[in-house]
Amino acid sequence: MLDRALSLDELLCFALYSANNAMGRLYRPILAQHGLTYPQYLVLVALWQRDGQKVNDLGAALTLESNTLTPLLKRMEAAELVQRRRNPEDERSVIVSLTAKGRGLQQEAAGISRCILAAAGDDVADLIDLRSKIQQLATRLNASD
Amino acid sequence: MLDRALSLDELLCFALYSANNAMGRLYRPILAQHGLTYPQYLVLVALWQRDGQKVNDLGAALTLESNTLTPLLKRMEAAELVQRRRNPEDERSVIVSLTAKGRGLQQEAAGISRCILAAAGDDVADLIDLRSKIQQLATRLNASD
DNA sequence: TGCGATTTAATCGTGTGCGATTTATTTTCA
DNA sequence: TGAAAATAAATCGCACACGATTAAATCGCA
Repeated sequence: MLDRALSLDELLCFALYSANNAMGRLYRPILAQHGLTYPQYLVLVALWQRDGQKVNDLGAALTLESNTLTPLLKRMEAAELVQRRRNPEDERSVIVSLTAKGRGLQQEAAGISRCILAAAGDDVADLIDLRSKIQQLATRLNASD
Repeated sequence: MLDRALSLDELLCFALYSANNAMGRLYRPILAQHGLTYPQYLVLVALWQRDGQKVNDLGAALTLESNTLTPLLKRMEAAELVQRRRNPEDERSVIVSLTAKGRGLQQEAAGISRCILAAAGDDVADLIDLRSKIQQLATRLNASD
């Protein structure tokens, strides 16, 4: 089979990389107003949904491991957004819980995703469909190891 | 308007973040065999397409700036993948060119994207459509600043 | 012509992601 | 029971991304 010269525009991986970077650039200044980074915001979303998760639970939700999460959570603890304490029932694990401040940000942050959606496009149904297709892609990619 | 509790699964940004991380995890071990990282691979793709680009040209292609590209290109230069030299016609700019080694990797790397596509899905037409929609999203996001 | 504005890379600091390893705790099963 | 296996987090090193700033070269225009 003849291989044409590869172009950036043809790479699905580059489309993802580029769109994700663009999303980050959009979120960064908004989140910075609340003293948050992008993955820190995602941790908060996960905890707003269910407070008091183990590091591994958060890792499963975000597809990250302790080598990424531990320092990130320590910074969030230093910023008084979360509390980290050993699980009394199994001292190997660490429970991450929201502080009042971390919980309080939920109200402040409520408008953020709306603001991002507005930048992403005007047809909400299209965006939901795209999100679903990207989720399926991520699932397939994660299954290939 | 009533705000429901936000869930990770509902966030387009998280779908992108997660899929991009998954793609990176898939590429990393393959690219590592060639001594490459993911963004380094993207720089090579851009140079295979057109050799001898200025740092700014690469930045425009990848949507990155010199604060990211300069150290990355220096590592690629140290790995003898590219050559960096000041543009004689305008000493402000730097021309990045492929070395023989960098050019040679094009053949070796030819199978990579096929290998990734296989992990991404079996319906090529679907993947091309998804890529196109993600590209459009990136374009819209980049336009909102 | 010359000097301020612009353009282009480079530099610096912070915060991820992740491979590889380590440490502490719990589980398993001989 | 008790030592090996398994599990959970932490640690370490490297390579991005990017905001902010700096330095050098070129441009523009009075």
